[in-house]
Amino acid sequence: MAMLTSKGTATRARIVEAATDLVLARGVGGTSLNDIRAGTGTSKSQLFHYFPGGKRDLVRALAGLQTERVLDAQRPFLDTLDTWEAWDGWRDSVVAHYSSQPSWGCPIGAMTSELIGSDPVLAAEVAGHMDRWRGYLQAGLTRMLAAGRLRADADPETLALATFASLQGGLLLAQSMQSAKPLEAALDAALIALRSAAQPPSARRRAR
Amino acid sequence: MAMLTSKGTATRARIVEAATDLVLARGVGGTSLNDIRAGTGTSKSQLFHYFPGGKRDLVRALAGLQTERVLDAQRPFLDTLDTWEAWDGWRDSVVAHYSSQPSWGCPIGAMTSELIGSDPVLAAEVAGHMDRWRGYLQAGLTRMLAAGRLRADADPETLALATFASLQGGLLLAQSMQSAKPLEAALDAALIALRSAAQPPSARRRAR
DNA sequence: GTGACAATGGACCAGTAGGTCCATTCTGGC
DNA sequence: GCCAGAATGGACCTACTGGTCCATTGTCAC
Repeated sequence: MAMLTSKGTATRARIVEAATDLVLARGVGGTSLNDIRAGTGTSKSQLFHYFPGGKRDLVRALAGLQTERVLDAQRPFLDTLDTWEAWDGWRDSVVAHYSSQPSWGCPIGAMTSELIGSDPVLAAEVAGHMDRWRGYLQAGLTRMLAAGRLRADADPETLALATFASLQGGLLLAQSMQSAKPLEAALDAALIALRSAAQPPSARRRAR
Repeated sequence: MAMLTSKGTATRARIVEAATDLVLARGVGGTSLNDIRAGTGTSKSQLFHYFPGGKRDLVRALAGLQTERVLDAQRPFLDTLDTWEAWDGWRDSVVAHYSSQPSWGCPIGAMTSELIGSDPVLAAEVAGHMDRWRGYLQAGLTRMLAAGRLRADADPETLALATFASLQGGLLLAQSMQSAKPLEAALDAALIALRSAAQPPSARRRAR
């Protein structure tokens, strides 16, 4: 990789940020390099100067940026999902973050789904970010299990998977319905399901 | 619309079916008319002969077909979600349907999300199919409320929204992880949350 | 059989996509 | 101030997109 001057890093950052917003709003396929060029006031050569791999590189970079943004918005709860209070706070921070976004939509989830058909390799990379996100939930649940706050037979992986699915589905519906309600309903239901795996076996779990 | 001979209707059906499979696997943007032409052994002119509106018309048609397929796979449970047994059967039929599909992925949900950036009008039409699907869940819950199987303060709309979100999110994750587990976990959790709105708030939960 | 019209094949077109290239202008260490 | 190399502008290229058009072949009611 060639050296970058301070001006260079600034330009690169500007490109990634503008590209992130564009792609989040219109999808990968719906955003052309020309759109990005126009949206950043740069030239075509700069795009390839900073992202030699072209669009793929750009998408890779913006997926990373977006993931950090989303993850940061969930802190500090995301790192301390050891209590039910933390889960409630987490729920609220997720809703607040997405509600503050200009346009609805699930960046990571939708992007993965879109890429999976045209570029499975890149899709897998983006999916990795989702795995990381889900990992935080699972880590919290694992700690709760160890602390005896979950029933001994509860499976953190399955619980995290279900919770994360609710989140992604809620975002998907929020996008198509242009409302926060689906996300809120989905997360609330997910937390109810989660709590049903809490220590005192009040709610019974459906076994298959 | 011009008249169609029996041969014509057969060709048209063949196009829609092949296009459905292609688009489901690779997305709308990832599937060109040429792919469809090749996949059906037809010529370009036939595509526009049977779908004068071009790709939009085709997508419209295949979204409808796919919706019918998915809905049919959930019957008879989908129409009779009046009991918890029916909900369990519904869950199983959904899992069975998607497990039998060649490739994972949420046709309707992902398609809506993809289209929303490039063709909001078409996206809204496709989203209508999702609303219809969700409507069946809500209708069942409404009947359960009326029959006293849900707590009086339960809101069928919110419950249906959350359940549907779990379903869509489960499908999304199933697609990116190439596994049925996320879907199963999501649906199981959704049913737990649903049952928590069952009639006796503090009394013993009814056995399955 | 024949004629009107559906069904089909495939050349063709304009627009746009991602991507390359080279000439020019800036930056910063010396 | 100099100059290697970074930063930038933008013309240009090729591939492929959705879409048009017309000539040919097949179908079927009469």
